[in-house]
Parts: sequence; structure tokens; C-alpha cells
Amino acid sequence: MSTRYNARTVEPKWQKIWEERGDFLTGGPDDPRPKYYVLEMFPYPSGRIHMGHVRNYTIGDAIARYRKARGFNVLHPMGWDAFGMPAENAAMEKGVHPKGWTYDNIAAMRAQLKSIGLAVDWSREFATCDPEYYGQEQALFLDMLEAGLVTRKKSMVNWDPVDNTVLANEQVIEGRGWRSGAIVERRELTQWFLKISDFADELLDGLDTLTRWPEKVRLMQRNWIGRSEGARVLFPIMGVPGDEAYRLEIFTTRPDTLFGASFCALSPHHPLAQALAKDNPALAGFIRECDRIGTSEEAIETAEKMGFDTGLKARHPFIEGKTLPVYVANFVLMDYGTGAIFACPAHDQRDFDFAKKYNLPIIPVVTPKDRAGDASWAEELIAGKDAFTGDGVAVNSEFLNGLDVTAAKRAAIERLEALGLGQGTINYRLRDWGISRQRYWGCPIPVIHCKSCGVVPVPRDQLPVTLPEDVTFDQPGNPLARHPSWKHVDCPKCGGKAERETDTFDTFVDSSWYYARFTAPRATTPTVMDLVKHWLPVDQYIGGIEHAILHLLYARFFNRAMKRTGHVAVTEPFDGLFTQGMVNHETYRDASGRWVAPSDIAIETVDGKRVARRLDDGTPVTIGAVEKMSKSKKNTVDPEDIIAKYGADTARWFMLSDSPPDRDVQWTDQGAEGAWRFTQRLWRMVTDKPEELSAKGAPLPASFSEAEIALRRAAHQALAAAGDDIENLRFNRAVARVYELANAISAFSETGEAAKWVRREALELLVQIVGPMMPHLAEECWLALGHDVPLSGTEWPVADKALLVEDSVTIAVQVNGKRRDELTIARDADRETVERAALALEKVEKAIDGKPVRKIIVVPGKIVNIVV
RNA sequence: GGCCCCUUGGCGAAACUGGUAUACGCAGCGGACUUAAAAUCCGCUUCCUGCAAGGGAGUGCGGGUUCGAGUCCCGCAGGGGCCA
Repeated sequence: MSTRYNARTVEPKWQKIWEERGDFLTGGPDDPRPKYYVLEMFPYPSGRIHMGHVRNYTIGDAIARYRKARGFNVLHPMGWDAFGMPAENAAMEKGVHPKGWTYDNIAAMRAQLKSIGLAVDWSREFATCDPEYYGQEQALFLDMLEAGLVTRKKSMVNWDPVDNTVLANEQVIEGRGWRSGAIVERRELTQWFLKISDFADELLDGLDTLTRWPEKVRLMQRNWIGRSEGARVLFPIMGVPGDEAYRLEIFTTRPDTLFGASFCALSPHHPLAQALAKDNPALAGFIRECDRIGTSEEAIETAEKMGFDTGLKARHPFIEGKTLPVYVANFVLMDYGTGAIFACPAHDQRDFDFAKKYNLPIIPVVTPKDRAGDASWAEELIAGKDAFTGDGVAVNSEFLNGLDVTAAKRAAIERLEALGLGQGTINYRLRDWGISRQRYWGCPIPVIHCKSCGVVPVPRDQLPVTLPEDVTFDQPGNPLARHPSWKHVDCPKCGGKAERETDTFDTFVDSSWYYARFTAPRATTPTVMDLVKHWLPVDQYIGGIEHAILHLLYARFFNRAMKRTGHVAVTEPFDGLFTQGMVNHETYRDASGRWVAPSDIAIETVDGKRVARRLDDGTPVTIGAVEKMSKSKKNTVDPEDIIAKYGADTARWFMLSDSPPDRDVQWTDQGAEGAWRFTQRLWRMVTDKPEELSAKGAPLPASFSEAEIALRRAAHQALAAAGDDIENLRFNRAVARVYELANAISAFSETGEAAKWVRREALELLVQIVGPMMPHLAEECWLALGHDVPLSGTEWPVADKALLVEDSVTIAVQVNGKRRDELTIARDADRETVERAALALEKVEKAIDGKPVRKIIVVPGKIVNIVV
């Protein structure tokens, strides 16, 4: 006798019980249990959770619950990445204050997250817009300023004309602002920078220690840092007005190709180009034209190569009397290297294209090893379309001749250094991290600008520098800068009139240290050394792949900066990283091509084909591609609707089944229905026929039938395998084990006392395996099975090792590698017995067909292969 | 363009370090229960051939290594990611 499982009443009940019991409060550092810190990337408080959140937090929650059951002292906190543009946009569009908007959103999202039933220690919650948090962030900044980790410099910046703010390179995607989508402009501004490039090598080397990170993420970071070894070379330039001794410094990764040089090229923004343009209207016009092409590296790279001959001549460092023309060229980036290059068209594609266009010499100086000494090769190269960039042997290069690329590079650098015309150097793609944002809703940068004292840090006892609340958003630009009084202060040094810095931090600063703050969220210092020492690094960090570079590289740098300033002890903040896939859904469009939401349509199967219609007027709807859930395509499913209809456990179960968590998952109604059906099935299995279960705690029967032993085996094997799967975040496999065990229990039809005992044992194990994934349902089942201690306070069961190994195994028998039959035999049968049994099989005999047996391969427990 | 990853039934996917390919779920088909439906339960479901027993093919395509390849190596095609 049972009733239907009602998630709507059961789920809040258990959430309340867990809270009252304090089940998920973290133990202190003196707790005898080993620590385990599991953290999901904290959300931006947009106001509503989406399915991506459900997936992310379900994965983390299953880990947290499993680790707790395995006897760990688990730290599983939650907070809010609460500063940023959307709050200001809301202020501009709806006239609400960013602060009120943000905290209201947090309240709404907290309630939603709690309805998922997360095993989170909510006592540690904070938002980055809490003055208690950002005040400590300001303290960290002052420490870093003192330690020389911060600089202030003029630089060309990416200016977002819609958000009216500066963007870091990483925030410019395909020439557009990552948030606004506006085409980014170039501007020169004085900005605050964190010196991440000082750590380029360390961040690169550190990647090798991150063995529990996806290889893909490490590779992306490696490419982003972009270390390249090369040389800086000085080319004396003749004909620079007013400076006959001018030496042009260029950067090259191919000093071995210097003998193949045919011209030098300057970036349009190179100081020499700019200086020449002053007296040369044609050049000035050319530079303007280059700027019009766009500012993104991509645009510059794909644009047709254009050059302007300055008429200057550069002297070749190695070849006496040889001079090279000096061009200004649109494909040379001012940001990379020195903003000037020497070009060797034969061995660089861009140089090659340029040389062809302007009829400049192409001089091959590296020959592929297999074409060495082949005179026609050079002609082929010059006549063709592609430069040769591979490894080979140096030719036409005097003292370099015969050397391979690596050796030739080394030899060329040695000569340059001897001549005083250059040196070996390492160049990085990684630039310093510009952190100034001309926005209101962010952490104020705690410095004061004084006319006589310069930049003065805000004294520590005046922290936090809090945001003023009486601000207006009725005009573009920074509300802090136009606030009537906030920025006017006395200089802490001289007492004279001074102004506060009105820029605020990039919000990536806020998210670069929150993981450390969770270990001491109320401390009056940024961190507490004993606590960060105990808890860091994060054992398992979980989030979207979209943060592979931005957030994760910043956090790795910031942690190092915190270590240097004495706020943490570890070098790497995240020991294990897991990047979960996206949640996708089918898209739908009506006859006029407008997107239609899944909740507005009905789908039927007609003649084996799925057809969709609008619910309101019945008009047909086209079913389109499966894509990432997004508001713009309306293919979203609201977690709140799903929870209201099926309960949180169903949503959680669906998120963990089917697709491996690092891959994208497709949300489907059928899948959700399937997950819901299983919740009902499990509940029925536990409650339907209590008379078929032995009493709780009944003694172990003296003996079991074969079928009983088989079920016990299935249960214990499922337990061992599912535990292993959960530990390795292979939830889809754990789910499959659960179904297998459930199927085995359903198929079990033995009667009698021993059978009842075995059925209870299997059911209890099943419920316990399900526990981390569908915690509410598991608790309710556990209660129905007669337990008075909730699962949240119950240890993970231990699988009986004796039941994990089978006495006999079924192995395949192959003849010449083709499977012919199978054989069930004692697990420890010796080689000869297996061979004899295999040869005795009728089908095997037929396959051998009287041919002589040449060899028999026996892999114990796996396979027999008879070679004839 | 460079670097990297992926490709297994109608679909999502399993297959541990080379050893019975397609577990588990979804969808579909057939059946039971029911006045009927829903729900539930049972069975079938890689392809070809065959009444069947059986036989053959088969993990994107083409080669290779091996007693044995979804798994390792080389080449190609398609898809995706990052950097350009």
C-alpha cells in the first residue's frame, strides 16, 4: 500500500529538517575529519536561476553530500558575484537603485537555490557588494600596491562606447565588448594595472602542477600566456630627421632567418611612424586608413596587407653594406614585441604576402632537410604562394649555414650579442591586467589623488571606502565622478584638497579571491592564515568552460599575489577543476521566423514525425536545431516550473543522467518525464509491499539461495561501482548502475525470510546510492524503511568485498580473432583447463575445421583466442 | 590559417590500463491489466540475409601495428573549441 510520492510537500520538509539539524554547517579546523572543500563558481545575481545553475550546483552538491557521507569535514559555501553592469543598466532603465536591485535579486535567487535542496553552509554566505567584503578587497589592493604588484600607466585601451568603460583584452571578443556587444574603440587612458605579466612564467609553469585540471583548459591558458623565445635586434636607421644615430629595435622569433631579410616594418602606432607622419601628409593619411580597418587583432590579421615606404633605410646587422627599406605596415601590432619587425618573406607567410605585393626580394635561407642541396627548391618557393615555416637547414647564411633552426637561432643571437646589436629575449602575449572601470557599481579603488603628493593610498583605518548611495543614472558616464561631494577629500599626507579615485575595480577582481574569503567570511582581515592554511586549495572547483581563461587565470595570479603579501599559503588555489557542459534545448520558430518558447507549444507525433503547434492559436511551428538555452532564442526552460511540476529531485536526476557532465546536455520533456517516472518507481519499490521486506535490523540469515546471492552481488557491485563513479564525477554511469540495480530488485521473485532480508539489503543500498543525487526522495525512502537517523547523518555503506568477485566468469572464445562462442568457467581455472574447455566447444571445433592449432592465447578472466 | 578535441544504433550514451561493441536511459513496436484511457507491468528493438536454427557485416572513411583495435600509429572527411 502506498501513495504517490509528493515532492512538493516532501522536499520543503527535508530542507527544513536539514537546516534545523545543522547538517551542512562546516566543522572548525579542529574537527578530526579530513577536510574537503568543494566549490561551484558563484552566480551573478540576475534575479532568477537558470538550468545551467541547476546543473552546476547539482554536480557540486552530489559531491558535497557524497564526501560528507564518506566522513569528510566538507566546506561547501555559496555567495554572490554581485557587482557589475546589469545593476546599473537596471538603474538606467527602470530607475531602481543598483543596491536595492542587487539585494532583492539575491533574496529571490537564494530562495530558488534553497528549493533545489543544496547541502550548502549558508552561514558563510556573502555578496561581493557587501562593504565587509569589498573593504577587505581594498585592503588586499593596498598590500599589493605596497608590494609593487600594481602599476598605473598610460595605455591604449579598449573602450566600450555603450557601457562607457574600459575592457581588458580578454573581454573583447571578436572586436566587441563581451557584455554589451558594442564595437570596441581605441583610446589612450591612464589606468590601474595588476602586474600579471610579471608572473607569466610562473603561471605557465604552474600549469604543469595542475594534474586534476582538464588538459583543454591548461592548453588554452598556455596559448593565452603565449611565451615565445626570440631576439630583440637593433637596426641602425639612416635618414631619420634630426637623429642620424637612430636605432630601430625589433622583436623576432626567427633570428636564424636574418640573412633572408628584405625589409623592416613599423606598426602604424610606432613612435617613429608617428613622428614621420607629422611632416608627411601621405604617411599620416596611410596611418589613418590603417586605423579605419578596425582595432581587433582579427581584423588586422585578415585585412589585405598594406604598406607605406618611408624612404628610410635600415642597415643589416650581419651583412656589411646591405640596406633594407623601412615600411609602415598594417599587419604589425604595436602591442606585441616592440611594434616593429624585420621581414623574411621566404619564411613568414605575412611577410611573403607583403613581399609579393610590393615586389620585394624573397630570399630562402632555410631548406627542408629532404631538399638540401636541391637548387630548384628555392625557385619553387619563390614562385609559389606559401612561405616555408618548418624546420630545416640554414643556407645562404654565412656562419649559420648547415645548422638546423634551433641551432641557427642560438648562433645568430650569440653573434648579435657579440656585436652589441641585440640579445636573446622571451616575449609573452600576456599583457598586464587593466582593472580600472569607469563605473559606479563596483569596488572603489582606495587611493586619493593629491596635486602635491601624487597618488596617496587611503589610510587603512579609513577602509572600507564605501560607495555613496545618492547617485544618479540619468546620463552616461561614471556617476561617482559627477557626484557632488564624494570624491572631494583632504589629502591624508599633506591635508590639502585632494580627490578620490573615481574608478572602480573590474568585477573579475571580486571573483579572484572569494574562494579564500569563504574560509573566514566574517574576519576583519581579508583572510585568517590558520583557516586558509587548513582549507586551501579548493579540492574540487566546478564551473563553465567559458571561464577557462578569464576568471581562472586571474584567480591563479591573484592567489600568487595574495601569497606574496601574506594572505594565503598555497600557490595554486584550485587543486581539481571540472568544467561542466552547457544545457541545450531545441529551438522553435513560427511562420514569420520569430522564436517561440517551449512552454508556448505542443508537440505531437504524426506519422512518426514530430510536429509542433502553438498552444494559443494552433498555428504550426518549425522545430529547429538544438542550441544552448538563451533568452534571445527563447529556448529556455525555467527551473522553477520544473520544480513546481516534478520537484527538485527530478531536475537533479535528469541533469546527472544520460550525458557525461563535461559534455553538453539536451533538456527534453521526455527526459524529464523519464526522470520523474523513476522517482515514482523508486518510491513504489520501497513502499508498495512492506510485507516482502524483513524487519529493520533483522539478523543475517544463515544461508542464501543462488538467486539471493546473485541479488546481493548485484547490490554490492552497484554500490562499489557507483561510489567510484560519483568520486570521479561520472554521474551518468552512477545513474546507469542505479537503474541496473533497480531492475535486478524488480526481477527478484524469491520468497522466504532470507529473500526478504536480501530484498531489504538491496533496497537500502539502492536508496543510499541515490542519496547524493536525489537527496529528498532518498530521505523519504530511508524514513519509510524505518530509519530514525536521516541519511544526511548516515555514513556511506561499505561494500562487502567477498560479494564483489564472482566464483565463475564467462569469457569469450575466439578463433583467429573472431568470436565463436563463450565459456563459463571457474575464475581461478588454470590455463590448461581453460584451453581444454575452449577446444571442446562444438562451435569452436567447427570453426577450427580440422586445421592445425598454431597458438592459443589465454587472458585469464577475459578471453581465449585460438590461432589456426 | 595554426594548435587542440570529437565522430559508436532512430536519439543521449556505456565499454576500466588493447580482450564478448552497443550496458543504462529516451523514442518506437508488440502484448498484459482496464468498459476505455492514463498509470503500471512484460517482451522486442545495430544492419543485412533466413520460416527458423543459423550465417555475414559492423564503432565517420582509407591504410597500418597486433593472436586480437571503438581504444594505438599514419592519412583523409565532417563537426566543435581556442588563438589568429
